[in-house]
Amino acid sequence: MKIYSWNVNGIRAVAKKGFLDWVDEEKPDILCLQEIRIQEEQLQKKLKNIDGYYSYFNYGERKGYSGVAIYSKEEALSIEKGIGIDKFDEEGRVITAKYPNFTLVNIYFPNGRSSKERLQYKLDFHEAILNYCNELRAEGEKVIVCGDYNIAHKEIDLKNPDSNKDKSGFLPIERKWIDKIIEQGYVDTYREFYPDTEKYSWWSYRTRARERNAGWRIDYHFVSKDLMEQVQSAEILNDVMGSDHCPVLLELAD
DNA sequence: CGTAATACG
Repeated sequence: MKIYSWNVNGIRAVAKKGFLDWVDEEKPDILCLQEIRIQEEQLQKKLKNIDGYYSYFNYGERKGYSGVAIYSKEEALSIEKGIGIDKFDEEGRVITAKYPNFTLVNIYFPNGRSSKERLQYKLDFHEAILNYCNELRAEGEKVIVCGDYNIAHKEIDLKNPDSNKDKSGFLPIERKWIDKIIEQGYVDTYREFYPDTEKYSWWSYRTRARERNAGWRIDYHFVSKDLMEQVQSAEILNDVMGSDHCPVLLELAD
């Protein structure tokens, strides 16, 4: 089965640029979206009810901000919105779907660049998420934790590591958190299959970064290592619809 | 610069 993760940066924007045709062509079994930037009353029926899919949403409280979604061919056994901590849950960053063989956690991690307060919020979010995922594992769940992490792990994961060592997204403390989740038994599936490939999943719109390939790999499928025997491939897909993020793909044995 | 509502990424 194919599990996609994609920061769409506005579901209404991609809806205008062929999102539904793309879903029809790719036929994801599960599609996780981040930054849908919409609220329930704004969501068109054609986006809520895609043929052949169940859909689940966690909206941010601020209009036009954050929000995550899961589209799924198979109905989830259960859905949880947020992680039970108000200051994080109000931003609509996490949605969790249980399936018979695994639990899928779809996350839009905070961006830490706008202020030191938002950086601290991001760091606090990291700890809360690790606790949340570890609790799922303690309950016996195999977990997939996908989404826009807003962190490049190592120098290979961004074009300009030197000039970004003091920027949120590539700070030592953020990179160490990725080290920590790996130590605790989560696997960066793309890097597992491609240990030496320099490929990115995001390019800033601001500085025409795409033309220079000044990108970052910040979109991941991590899995608990007890799932690795079922992982068949992990990929970063090509540019679609001129978005700043590319979709990333995890393929599991059925 | 792009998205969606005036800020945020």
